[in-house]
Amino acid sequence: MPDRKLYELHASICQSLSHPKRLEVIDRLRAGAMSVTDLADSLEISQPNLSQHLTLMRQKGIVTTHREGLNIYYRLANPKIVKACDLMREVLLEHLEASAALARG
Amino acid sequence: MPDRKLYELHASICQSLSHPKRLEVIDRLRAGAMSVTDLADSLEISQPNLSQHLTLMRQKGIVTTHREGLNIYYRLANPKIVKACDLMREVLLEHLEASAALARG
DNA sequence: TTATAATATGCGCGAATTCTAACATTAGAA
DNA sequence: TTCTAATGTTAGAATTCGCGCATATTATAA
Repeated sequence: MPDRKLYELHASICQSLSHPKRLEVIDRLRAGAMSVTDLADSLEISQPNLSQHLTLMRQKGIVTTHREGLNIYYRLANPKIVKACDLMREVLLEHLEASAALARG
Repeated sequence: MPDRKLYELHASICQSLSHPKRLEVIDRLRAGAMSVTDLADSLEISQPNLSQHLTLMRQKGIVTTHREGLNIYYRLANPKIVKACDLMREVLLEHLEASAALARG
């Protein structure tokens, strides 16, 4: 696979994490699988909108699903996703702290 | 700071990594600082376009700059950025491998 | 079969992203 | 000061994204 294609795929992974509600989905799924309805209640967004986000995340390999009767449960596809998110959160907090320190003089 | 704002900032960090050329910038800067011209040559994109990407990355705290005469050198602001990128790359590769295994039956 | 709950999909529009091309700025040299 | 190299900025067009809304699908129950 050419590097160019890999960078594009890599970017599309990051893209699937670059929405507040999708990051919140990841946080909710840290503890384990959840149904769409429970996620929609927890995130306070409409079911169709959540479904759109989940479809995207499934296509990118961020989450996987399994059905139990009427419910479909989503879980994180790879524990490294949580680690990556945590690292980016740390980068954010350290940047905020550095900016605040600068502002304080 | 409210959670909602933190998720938005977190998403904007991810957003700044969700472009093939910006990911390539990060790879180029792993070894240390580089000037804009050298980066533009290495990435094969126009200097103004690269400058736009770099401006975005600087605003999000991904890179920092220092000037030496005519040149401005960019470096990674935080080593955790590389770690996060590496993890996401691993998630990608593992997803690709799993998909390929599925296709093989 | 009909009804209902859970989830997914298609469409249209406004907003955001990305690129190109022209122009502006900055710093050093002549 | 004038010139030039390095970098940054702006405007506009094309593309993509995100959401609301209506509708479709899927599985179970009656």
